Order: sequence, then structure tokens, then C-alpha cells
Amino acid sequence: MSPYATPITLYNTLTMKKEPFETLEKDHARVYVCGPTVYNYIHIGNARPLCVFDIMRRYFEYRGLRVTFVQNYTDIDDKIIRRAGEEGTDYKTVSEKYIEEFRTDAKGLGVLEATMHPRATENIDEIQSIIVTLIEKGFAYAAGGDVYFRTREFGGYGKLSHQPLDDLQSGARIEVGDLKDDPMDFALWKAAKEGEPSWSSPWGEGRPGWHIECSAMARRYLGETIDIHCGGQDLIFPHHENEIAQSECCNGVPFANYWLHNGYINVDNKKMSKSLGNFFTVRDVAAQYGYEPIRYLMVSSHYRSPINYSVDIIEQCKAALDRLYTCRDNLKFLLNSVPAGGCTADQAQSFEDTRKRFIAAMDDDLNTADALSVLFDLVRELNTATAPHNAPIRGYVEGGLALLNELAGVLGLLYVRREQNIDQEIEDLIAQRAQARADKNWARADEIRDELGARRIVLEDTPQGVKWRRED
RNA sequence: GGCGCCAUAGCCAAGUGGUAAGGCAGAGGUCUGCAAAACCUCCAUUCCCCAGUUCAAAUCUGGGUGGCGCCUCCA
Repeated sequence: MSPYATPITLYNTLTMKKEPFETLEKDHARVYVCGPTVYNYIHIGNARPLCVFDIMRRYFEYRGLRVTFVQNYTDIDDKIIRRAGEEGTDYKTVSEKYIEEFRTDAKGLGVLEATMHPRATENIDEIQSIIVTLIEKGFAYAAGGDVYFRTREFGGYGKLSHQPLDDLQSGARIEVGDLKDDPMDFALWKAAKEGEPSWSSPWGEGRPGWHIECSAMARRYLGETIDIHCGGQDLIFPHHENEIAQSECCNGVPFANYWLHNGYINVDNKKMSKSLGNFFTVRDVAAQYGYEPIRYLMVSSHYRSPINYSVDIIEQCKAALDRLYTCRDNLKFLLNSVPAGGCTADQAQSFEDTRKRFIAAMDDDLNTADALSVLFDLVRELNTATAPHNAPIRGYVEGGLALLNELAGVLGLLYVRREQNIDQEIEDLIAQRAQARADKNWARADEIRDELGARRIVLEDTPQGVKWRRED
């Protein structure tokens, strides 16, 4: 258990306030995050909830909580079916493919595996059981082969989006062929159209509506009341509002105690979205800059603020990240030569103060931007204290390296293992250059350095010997 | 129309009553054979504008201006 007893506060969309986070079960957080509809590569906007709620999860674990973290895959949906049609294949092929592509990107972004990754199509029984209960209780009705939720029966409808039902309704419409009693009603089950994938049900062949799967999976894997439900702000209405309606009407207990929503990624100040077509895929950006600058971007501002994405920004992120890596690489390098000895009480105290500042920032609704500034302050301190004239000792270097890794690890940064192997030829060139320098043959030394530079190997001459690193 | 969010340096971004963190970029310096990295110094008398509250406001209140989002699939 963490020795730090400070409360973690989180902004709850439900109450529109920051609240101390208290779990239902002692030291155990049950978290549900809406996952991707798997019909395409994810874009930078999709990457945000992945990263920020991964950080939340890491921070909870850092603070001694056990976290059961469920993220679903929506693997049956209109868009998946449409995509399958376009590609002349079936929905299963499409969803399997993009689940794998999603996993590749998530891993690249340093996102930890969820405790469970359930799929909608693996939970049809649970979905139907909830629909049956809702019909029995009078909250839902079958019409044709569809089943709809009777929104007006749920008094709490609108409590998450803070909109009275009547205001929401002004925008709602009954579409042609719609069997709803009321424009605000939404589908729990959709009758299968000709040639569509379907499952048998008491209402005929069909498939689940979008919202019901999350209610079903949250209940099955986390229980009737969960601690935290997360997702993008654009899911607040109608998706999360509908989940609340379904779950609370079915189970008769609160669905989630805390609702956390991340802000958007914008492009030219407009929301990045698939429908607007102004998106950058994670895959494409990663191909050019690597995955980690994308993650850094998410860490660099508060999770509820909008981020305006641009190439310029991602390059700044990469540069900032380099400062962190350089510090860590220097500390590792020093371990080869630094004399034994423990760090002083003042140094140990300074480390502890840094840790406390970091925790205070994260306690405040996961203020990663502030936490990051603590990390940079630590970097400056470490760089200064390990400068040659300060005669650093082993205990300090080890302690600093451990703390840097500890705090960066909570943010999920510095996870790229930099290649430390070089081939014999390069090693020989470095040795030749060392000899040339010893001979004061600067022309030859610079020639070798330029040659290595052309191969993206950068040399640094330090009092402890020659350091090299790959430029990426 | 309803509801909500945002506005801090060239760029990014913390800070919600006590006198402007951090990063990127830039300038000068130290170190270095020269570099690189690092370190030091400089870089917002001021936080969109106007009024108000207060001993004290980037922070609170009112009014503007500008931008965005949700109300329809979307993280």
C-alpha cells in the first residue's frame, strides 16, 4: 500500500465537480472504458482516451489500488457491415483485422493491456437478458423485429449531459420507417436486414443496438454498479446517457459513480473526426515521428482540455521527449564509471519532495501537465548534480535514475528501449577516432565523426569517455 | 434556440485570491581541440477587452469580443 494518504480527486461529469475518489470496494477500482468500433485504423483523436485513461489506471496502481480495467471492442455495427460490403468480405474478417491493428497501435502508444477486452458479439446472451428485463419492467417495447427503450419512463434521463429531455428532443427526429413510439426512444435490438449478420432472439433474428453492449459488458465483468466509466466527451450524449438509462432501469441501482470524459483533439481548431475527414491516423504519424511523441502530446496538457494537433506540435513533443531521454541515458552511462557511495540525506530528501510534488499534481484530477513539469525539474536537478565537477556518486545516480523511471512510468513515458548495440565496424571507427584524438589528429577525428554522423550515430566526448547515440 | 467549454510569451502549456511553473524555439555565456550534451543568464511589469468586489484578481462578479463543442454516427 502506498504510504501517501492524500486523496485522489477526479472531475465527475455527473456532478460537474471535482470529487475525492472513493472506491466501492476497498482498494479496488473497477473501470470501464468505451473501446473502439473496429472498422478502420484509429486516429490521433481516438488515441487520447487510450492514453489518458491508461495513465489514470497506472496512477491508481501506483497509489496502491488494484484496478480491474475493462475496455470493449464494438465488433458488430453498421459501419463494420458497410466496410465488409465494400471489401467484399464478412463483418468478422473486418473486425478481426482492425482489432489486431488497434492492438498494434495501443501497444505502440505504450498502453497497458486491459484486464479484459470483451467483444459485443461474445455477450449476446447478457445483452438479451438485459433487454428481456427492461421489457418486463415496462422500460422497453418490441416493435416489428426491433426493441426500443422508452426514454420517458426513466426519470433520470439527461442527468449526465445536464439537458432536460424536452431540450434534447428538439433535435431528435423520427426517421422514415422508424417504429419508435417517441422520437427520443432508442434501439436496444435491431431486426436483421437481408444478408446482415444476425443472432436469434425472442424478437426474431437481429443484432444489438450500440448502447446496450456497454451496459451488458460492464455488468457482466464489473458488476451492477461500477466505480468509473470513461470515454470521449462526444460519447456523453447519447451513448453514455443511454447506458445509464438501460443499466439503472434494469438493475435498479446506480450505474457508475464517476464519469470521466476526455477533451477532443482538434485540427485547425475543429474537432478531428472521421465524419469530417480531418483526421491523422496514429499509424501514419507514428511512421514519421514514432509513437511516443503522440503519447507525450496527450500527457502535455490536461485531459479535459482541447488539443490542437499539428505537425509543429508533434515535433515539439519529440524535442521535449529527447530531453528526458538524454538525461536518462546520461545517468545510465555514468553508472559505468561512477564511484561507490550512498546519496546524502539532502539528496534523498530532495527526491522525496519531488515525488510528493508529482503526486500532488496527479491527485488534482490527473494534472499530467503539472506532473510533467515536476519531471523536468527533476531532470535539471539530476543534470546539475551529475555534472563532472560535482563528483557524483553511485547511490545518487542510481536513486535519480530510479525516480526518473518511476515517475515517467506513471505517465507511461520513456518506454522505448533505445538500441544499445553497435556493430564491430562502428566500434572500430570509434576506437580509431579515439586514437586520432589522442594524436591530436583533429582532421581525422572529425572525419570519422562526420562519417558516423552520416549513419545517424552521434558522438559525445565526455570526461568519462566517448558516448554515442542513434539519432532517430 | 437549449446546455457547456475555452481565451496566459513566437509556439505548446500549468497556475482558480497573495504578486506569472515547465517544455519547444531564439539570443548571449561556461565547458570542449572543434562539436554535442549539459549548465548559467536573458526571453509575459503581465494573463482577450471594459467595469466591479477586495488591502490584494490571470484567478471572484457583471457586461462585451473572439473561438469551440454537444443537442445526429463519432474518442
